[in-house]
Amino acid sequence: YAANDPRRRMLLLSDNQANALDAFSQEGLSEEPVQQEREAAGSGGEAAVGRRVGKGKQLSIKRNNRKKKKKGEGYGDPESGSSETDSSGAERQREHPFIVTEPGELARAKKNGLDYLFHLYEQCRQFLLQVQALAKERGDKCPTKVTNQVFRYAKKMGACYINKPKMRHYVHCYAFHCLDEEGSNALRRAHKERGENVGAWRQACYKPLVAIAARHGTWDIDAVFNAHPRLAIWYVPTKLRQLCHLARSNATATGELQPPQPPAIF
Amino acid sequence: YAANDPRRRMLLLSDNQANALDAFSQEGLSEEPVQQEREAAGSGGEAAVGRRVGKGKQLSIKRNNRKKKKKGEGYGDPESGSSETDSSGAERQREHPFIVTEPGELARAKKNGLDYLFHLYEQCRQFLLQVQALAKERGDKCPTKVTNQVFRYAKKMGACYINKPKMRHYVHCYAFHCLDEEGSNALRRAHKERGENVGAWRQACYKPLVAIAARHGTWDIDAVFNAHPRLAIWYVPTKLRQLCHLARSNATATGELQPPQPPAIF
DNA sequence: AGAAGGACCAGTGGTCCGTA
DNA sequence: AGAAGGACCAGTGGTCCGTA
Repeated sequence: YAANDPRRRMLLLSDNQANALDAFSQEGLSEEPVQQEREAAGSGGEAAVGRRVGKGKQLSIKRNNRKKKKKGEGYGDPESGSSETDSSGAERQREHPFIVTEPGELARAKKNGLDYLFHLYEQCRQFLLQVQALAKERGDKCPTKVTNQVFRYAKKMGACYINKPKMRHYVHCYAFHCLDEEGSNALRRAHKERGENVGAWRQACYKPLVAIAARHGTWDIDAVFNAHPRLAIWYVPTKLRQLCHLARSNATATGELQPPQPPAIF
Repeated sequence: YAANDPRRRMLLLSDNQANALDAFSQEGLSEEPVQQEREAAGSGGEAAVGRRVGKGKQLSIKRNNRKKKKKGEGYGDPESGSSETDSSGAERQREHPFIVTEPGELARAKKNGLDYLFHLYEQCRQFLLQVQALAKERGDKCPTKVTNQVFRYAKKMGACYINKPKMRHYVHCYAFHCLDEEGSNALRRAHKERGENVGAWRQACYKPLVAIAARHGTWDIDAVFNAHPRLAIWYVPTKLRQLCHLARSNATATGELQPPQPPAIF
């Protein structure tokens, strides 16, 4: 159980090397006999700030035959408390969900804190640096961002708790942390106090970033990211870019031109 | 015929707007009933400087059912001299092949010169700038390189003579032209004098580029490209990168460390 | 209900090879 | 034989949605 505790991993980066047995079986793709048409209503998800979903193309939904199940390893009750010893070919446990913690606070059992979340971004950066060094040594093309290749490398190095959807999901939170640590800390404390969940905190991270982009010049969030060495390696999330664009449109329509805001806490 | 003359196009950039009717019919991909295995012998092509072809993967060749034919528009003799008037839905004429010309020299009929080739790179740059401006205005992700998107845009703007394989094929020749115009000019004159074909000239463009990369520091051709504003928008060709890597390996094995070469003509 | 992440998909970089 | 470029393919960026 101890070896599976993220807070231990956070301090002992070296036991990443441990279990590097992630050889995903390449299951052949099944056929697509049925195609359901649908009006491009968009499921309202993350990417919809009010623009076209799916790049304006037809979007003939063929998202049907996802994976159904795979469990079937036996193992009895999956909720059986502390049996996470990972003694043999067991199901990989899902990571504990994040909760809003204030800076320095350890999350209670079965939860992960936000310091740990941000630490994952630092780890990804380290993996990128290693991939870059390797690429240069071998004369290969050298990635400048955290790409699929880097995620694959992280997995190979045993960092199975790092994955693309998760890292992409919280990039802008990490960005806020990098660009205005004071503000980020304040937001965390405020949300913890109010008992908000992670999703609410995550949503709240957008607004101050838009403000930073506005202050930076012409709401160019890409420029903001690129100007910061630890941020430049991350792709700007679509929604954040859209929000900045929207804010600029509104501001220029109103006649505002870079209002000289003070570096507010929030 | 005049409107189809590349040398006229070179001067009249504005008639690109002319024929913007390239709506490629999306033919469905055919099935793949047969799969032939083959040992990964690699066809010796461009990318083989002595390393793995196809990223070391299995490379189970399924390159069979390419397009077979499509002509069938009627039209009689396709070689019928000067009937390029493009009077109706005719087959798009292939561009004339390049020949080695010296700087300023116009190619003879049915050929294109190297000044025209380099001009195509400038045109692509202009198209990229337009795509970038558009992306910024719309709040979209902004490309920093000449991507598929840019090639598509070029085609949409009527520049049907621009295509990705061609541009990628000669990038390093353009790079030499950008980085050492004197040297590039000298090479062109030499090759024209000797009556070499385009392929030979193209091959000869690699060596001086490797020398430039060596002089630049640590044979880092990516750094060389990125340091030049007109070059930074082009992907470094795989073969050139491999040649630079090879040269570095040889040099460090021999004990050479950045020999202070003079800026030789070639 | 809230959240983690396997798996999917449209469009990319790269270039082969059927064509002229 | 030499060359132009349509078409292909493995692996990408992006994120949905079945799962826990």
